Amino acid sequence: MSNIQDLNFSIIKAFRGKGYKVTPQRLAISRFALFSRDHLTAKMIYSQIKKTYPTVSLATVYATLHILKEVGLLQGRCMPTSEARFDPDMQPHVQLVCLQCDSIIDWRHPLVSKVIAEVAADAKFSASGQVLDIIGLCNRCKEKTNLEEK
Amino acid sequence: MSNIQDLNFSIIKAFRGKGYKVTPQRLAISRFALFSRDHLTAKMIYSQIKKTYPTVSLATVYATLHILKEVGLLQGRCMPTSEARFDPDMQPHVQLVCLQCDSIIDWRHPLVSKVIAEVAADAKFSASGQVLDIIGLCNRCKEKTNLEEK
DNA sequence: TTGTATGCAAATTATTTGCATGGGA
DNA sequence: TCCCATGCAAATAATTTGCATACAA
Repeated sequence: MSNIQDLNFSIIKAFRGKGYKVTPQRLAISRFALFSRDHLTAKMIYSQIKKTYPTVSLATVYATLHILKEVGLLQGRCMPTSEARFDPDMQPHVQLVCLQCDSIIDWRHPLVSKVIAEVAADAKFSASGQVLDIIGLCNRCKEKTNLEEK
Repeated sequence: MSNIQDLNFSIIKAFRGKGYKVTPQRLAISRFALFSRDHLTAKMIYSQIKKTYPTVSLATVYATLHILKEVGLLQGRCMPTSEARFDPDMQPHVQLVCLQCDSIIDWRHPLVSKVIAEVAADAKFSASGQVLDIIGLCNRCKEKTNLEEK
């Protein structure tokens, strides 16, 4: 998604296409969630949106995130600990979830799509999304732990 | 894990190996969680164990599940909706998560381990677990939906 | 105008924690 | 014996819901 104009347009189209009304709150939440390269939590989005819409409620943020998932603009993923994170990257990809610093690093591997397609076909499963998380310690935290042990 | 004797032995060995005491409650919870082929929730385990230990508490179930994860006998995974599920299958495998009936079907694919190993190596990530979920509609729910629409 | 979205607060649900007591090693 | 595990209840934290009002279509 290259610029804000295109982004607005896609959001409006997706919402209206499923019969959802477009409100300033919904647009702001969607824009922020989709434009970000990070894996945000509902609260992070909420605190950001509150700067421009001080009366916005967390319930509206959650509701909007649900719509974004339904119209296929966003993926939600639950974390081993702590709250759900939202990811605008809809392509199948690997996420490296660090247990120590809670960071998520996206990674691409050409075989991910292949594995998912084959398994879904074999199991006659109609896939609407996928999660490939590798859980452990990121490089930075690993090095930090090593240093502290010395 | 072929029989109850072996299972008991493995559990005791794993607990003591990390300095955890073995109590009847812990053994019962572990046996039930590990022997099951299903992906149970903490509550499911709790209701089962209460039949033999009516005073057992949910907190103990959670604590034991944490230990089982730590000693590497169990994987925990969070669900898109509802509570966490626990899986005694520690081999990398695909899970087909049905959004309608909440069932989880395990599936094996030879490339899963390869993808995970390669990505972890490339990203210098030290992996301790993985989740490969395909989210959507299982075959049964898909057919049911089709019938209802006619 | 008409129904849907909003904001607020309260409700719900999963999980964790504090603490006194009991029991494994 | 001594510390760790237990059960209970209360706390926490994330997310959802009910409802009156506001606003997009």
